[in-house]
Amino acid sequence: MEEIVRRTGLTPRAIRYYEEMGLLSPSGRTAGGFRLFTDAEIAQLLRIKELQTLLGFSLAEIKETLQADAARAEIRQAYQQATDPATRLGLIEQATSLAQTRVRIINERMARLTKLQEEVEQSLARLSARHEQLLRELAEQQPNDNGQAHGQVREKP
Amino acid sequence: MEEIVRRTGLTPRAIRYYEEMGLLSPSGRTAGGFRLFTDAEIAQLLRIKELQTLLGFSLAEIKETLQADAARAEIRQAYQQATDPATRLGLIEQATSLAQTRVRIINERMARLTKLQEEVEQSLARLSARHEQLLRELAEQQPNDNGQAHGQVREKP
DNA sequence: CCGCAATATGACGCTCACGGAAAAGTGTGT
DNA sequence: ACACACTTTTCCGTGAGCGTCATATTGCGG
Repeated sequence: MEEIVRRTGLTPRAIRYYEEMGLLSPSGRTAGGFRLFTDAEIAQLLRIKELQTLLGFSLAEIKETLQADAARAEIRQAYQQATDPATRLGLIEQATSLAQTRVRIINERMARLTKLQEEVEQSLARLSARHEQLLRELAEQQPNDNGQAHGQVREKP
Repeated sequence: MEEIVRRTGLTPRAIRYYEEMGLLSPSGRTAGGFRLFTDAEIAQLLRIKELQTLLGFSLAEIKETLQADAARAEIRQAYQQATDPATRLGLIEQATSLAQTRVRIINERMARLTKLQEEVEQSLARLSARHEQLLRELAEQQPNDNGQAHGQVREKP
């Protein structure tokens, strides 16, 4: 468990909570009842964290997403065993629908984030230009005070 | 107020809460005590919402961000009035530092979102390829059943 | 001036996502 | 076999972010 905490950055309490909320299928246990996590389950925990912090999903939304993933896995499974091309086609279309939903959410967020990003970077560019200009002004006005322009500006005492 | 609700998508309660938490400087009031919002304050409310849903900031973090913005505004103000290039330089550097912090956060999030996006879109591409292939297989196997491949696949009753 | 919807101010409640302590059991190096 | 740290379950607690009354004003058309 300690290793899981180290590898996921989650607390044991949070992990148990996720299991309680049905985000994890009840994990394997030792004879005594200690939880054992497979690599796949650790990956799933990381996925949960990612969806939480990166996309800002609630645990309920994450649960849906994970269930969609599971559905996708089942579809893949069914796809492997299906010999009928028509059935396979239906499965593919289901999977496509799921993926499209996800990509739509992501793109929406990306678009808005990009807008924000551009704003801030333009602001930075303007600041940088001003900075350069001021350095030139200083160089003109006080040709003796050169270099070391970075850091705090200190007033005379 | 109703107009504010309409324009921001926030509830009156939320707005009051933001004010209570110090995210808004106490707004102007009518003689009777009804709140009056300027366009700038409405913009700030929208900003709060954006930072919340898009970047997943807590109200505390949003407060910091807004204070940073205010600081930036003050810096601009001070910049206008400062005649000393050295002082101006210091102000510019402060503003730059604030903007850099923001851009770092945004870029980090963008990078991870982009990764997620690529994954899903590759998955979509594979699905699409499979879909095409299956359509070809069906065309070969049953040359009589053509067209209208989209929608649900129906089993024989 | 009246009536009535809109708003203000508490105060309490609620959901989400855990945190933390207690009591009991487990794994493990020596 | 022991010591001792690690886990488990249970249950209560917490903080954020509002929702929801209740009650009191306020604004405003008629």
